[in-house]
Amino acid sequence: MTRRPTIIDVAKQAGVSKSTVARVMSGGQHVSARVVELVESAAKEIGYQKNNLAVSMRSGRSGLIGIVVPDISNPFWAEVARGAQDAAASTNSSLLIFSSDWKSERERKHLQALVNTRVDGFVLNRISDSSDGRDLELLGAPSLLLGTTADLFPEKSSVGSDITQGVGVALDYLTAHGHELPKLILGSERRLARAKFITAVNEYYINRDVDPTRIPTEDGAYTVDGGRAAMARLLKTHAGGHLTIFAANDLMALGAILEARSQGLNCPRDVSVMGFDGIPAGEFCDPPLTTVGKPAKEIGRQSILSLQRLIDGDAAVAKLRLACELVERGSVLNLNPEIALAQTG
Amino acid sequence: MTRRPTIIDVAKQAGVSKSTVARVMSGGQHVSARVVELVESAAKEIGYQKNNLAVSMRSGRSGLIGIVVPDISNPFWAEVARGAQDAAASTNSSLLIFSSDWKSERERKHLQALVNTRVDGFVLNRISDSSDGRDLELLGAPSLLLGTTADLFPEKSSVGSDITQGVGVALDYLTAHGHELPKLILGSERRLARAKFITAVNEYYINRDVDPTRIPTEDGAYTVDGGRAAMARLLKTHAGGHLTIFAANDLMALGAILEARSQGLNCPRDVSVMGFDGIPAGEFCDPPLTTVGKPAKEIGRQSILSLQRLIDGDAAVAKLRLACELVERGSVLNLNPEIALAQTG
DNA sequence: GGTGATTCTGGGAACGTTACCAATTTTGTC
DNA sequence: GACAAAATTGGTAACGTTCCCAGAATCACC
Repeated sequence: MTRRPTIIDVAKQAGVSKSTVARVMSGGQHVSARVVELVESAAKEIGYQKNNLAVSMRSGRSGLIGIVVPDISNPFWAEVARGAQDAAASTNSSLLIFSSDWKSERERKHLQALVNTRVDGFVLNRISDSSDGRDLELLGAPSLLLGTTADLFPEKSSVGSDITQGVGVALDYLTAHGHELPKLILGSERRLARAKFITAVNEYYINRDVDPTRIPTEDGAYTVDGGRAAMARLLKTHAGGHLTIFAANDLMALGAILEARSQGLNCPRDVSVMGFDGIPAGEFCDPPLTTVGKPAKEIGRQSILSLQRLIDGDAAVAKLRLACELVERGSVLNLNPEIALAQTG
Repeated sequence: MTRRPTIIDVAKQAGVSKSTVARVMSGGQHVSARVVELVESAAKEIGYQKNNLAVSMRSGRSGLIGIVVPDISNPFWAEVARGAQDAAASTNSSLLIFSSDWKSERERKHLQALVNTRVDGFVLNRISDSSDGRDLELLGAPSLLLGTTADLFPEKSSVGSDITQGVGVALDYLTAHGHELPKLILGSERRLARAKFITAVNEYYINRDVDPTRIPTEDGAYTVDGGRAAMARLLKTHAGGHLTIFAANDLMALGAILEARSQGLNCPRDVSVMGFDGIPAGEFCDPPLTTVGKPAKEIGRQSILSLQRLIDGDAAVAKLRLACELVERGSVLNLNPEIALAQTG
């Protein structure tokens, strides 16, 4: 196996200096048309491929961007990654994707790897809520936060969905369809997202002069099984009548539906379930899940675009909160028959 | 903003030569314990971070591995990517993930980017079936193919699921539950996967002295809507009686279920649907989809491990075909009551 | 304490590119 | 055709690391 050709080889082949080849390869300012042609055909002939490692080394820019998400096989984060990737491609940079697996130890390790590869910047969904964010600055690369945890670090730019607005959309919908206070299925207590969610719900009702302290809540893991278990506990204490559930994520909502079904209850006839996320699986369950869709792809896209601005020296701190939208499917019953008639008429 | 510290800065700080610092940073052979301590504390003090760019440049190894999949937001490929990532992390390399979007133009562009970044090797699900595979060799980096298209390139190593075995598992199950020849919903004609799938089905029946030419098939896009449309066409010509569908992927299978439901048919009572892939969404639909699970994560893992061997100079061509397994849920009716009794008894 | 072996340390070259400066050629103008 | 200006070209020094070689220091052993 022979060594890969460099600009020096191209220069030799074309009978010019390596400076000239370099000029041709990077745009071709101040080179005669004859030489451009000469160099390009020489390069093609010996199969020259630009070495970005050397370019990065010299220029200090690697053209690499890092993104650390909790789990790339989680559909929400996969969608974020997809959006990030498209944005990165449009600015000619490549994306290094890492999964922290919700473990701050892994997060630390990945961040270290990113710094060592000299990424131009990185986007991060922070797991370790504890630290103060200054540790990120120490890494020496521009960074941007993803998601709710960003609120802990007021001095850092971030991109995420607007939880308050999203919760509002869901509760507006529930209210309009005749549902009083729903019961909540929340996620693990340790995550900040849980607090954000419940605060948004409380504020919503307080602003409407409803006392939210009566809302029963159940905590669970952010998984289908967590939702099942939480739902089972809620059903045990349920007095009867139509039960309305608002779950803090779609997987738990799906779990709630599955649990209800396995206890012989029909959704939406006996139980209404509102989700929160907008994962694709919600479309195929029975009934299809009515939920609040987060703009996952757009979050990914915007995070990279903002990061690029940061890299290019725009130091302004921006906290971008993208709007969620209601995805109306079939898991919430309309308890207002007259409105239903008005709507269908 | 000040320049990032280098080994030279560390050397100055510690009062030793840069060679010595380099030795300490890379393992510390042939250095006295006193100096190791000296250098390490100096490095910590000025916040030195190893620059992998320079290391790659010098050593010719970037520690970067590329993977090009059709779409990272597709759950199957997200899972493959996840496995690949875990394997990469375990060998201390970082993964560059790209989505080709089923477009060979994008594939070409991404491959170019990978070569330019000097990845140590890459893993690819080839979109352009047309070319002969020698173009990959020209890129100068070890590569490995993912999935069915790999069969077109006998001289290249590959990792994929065993379609023939997977189809066999599905048809064994259908046969055992009293289903005769199922109707097939296949994917887009242009993809090799379609041919592989139908060939496997044909072989299966020929080996069992059944004439497979009677099997009705419908082509569709590899999507839920594609499955819906194909199902609609199949239902139009369906004579009556229990209808058995075998779809070439889960999304189409879900589409088939949805279409059947919207036409007032009950699955599995009137219609049985067998999928092929094992995506998570299949678990939450109604009825949950019985399907053949591909070992997605393992495909990702093994592809990276094989690639590492290739990079390390093991030139042997290996075609790894990982076994699929049946995921029994609720979308296939048991048409053999006596067997059902025997099973439950 | 002298000899050879062993361990430790420093200096320089290299990896492939770009930026800068100087040298050369071409072009334009009177 | 002479001169200045502009365009084109070549040479050299970085970027931050590792590898190789040579010299210095330490050690073991007689």
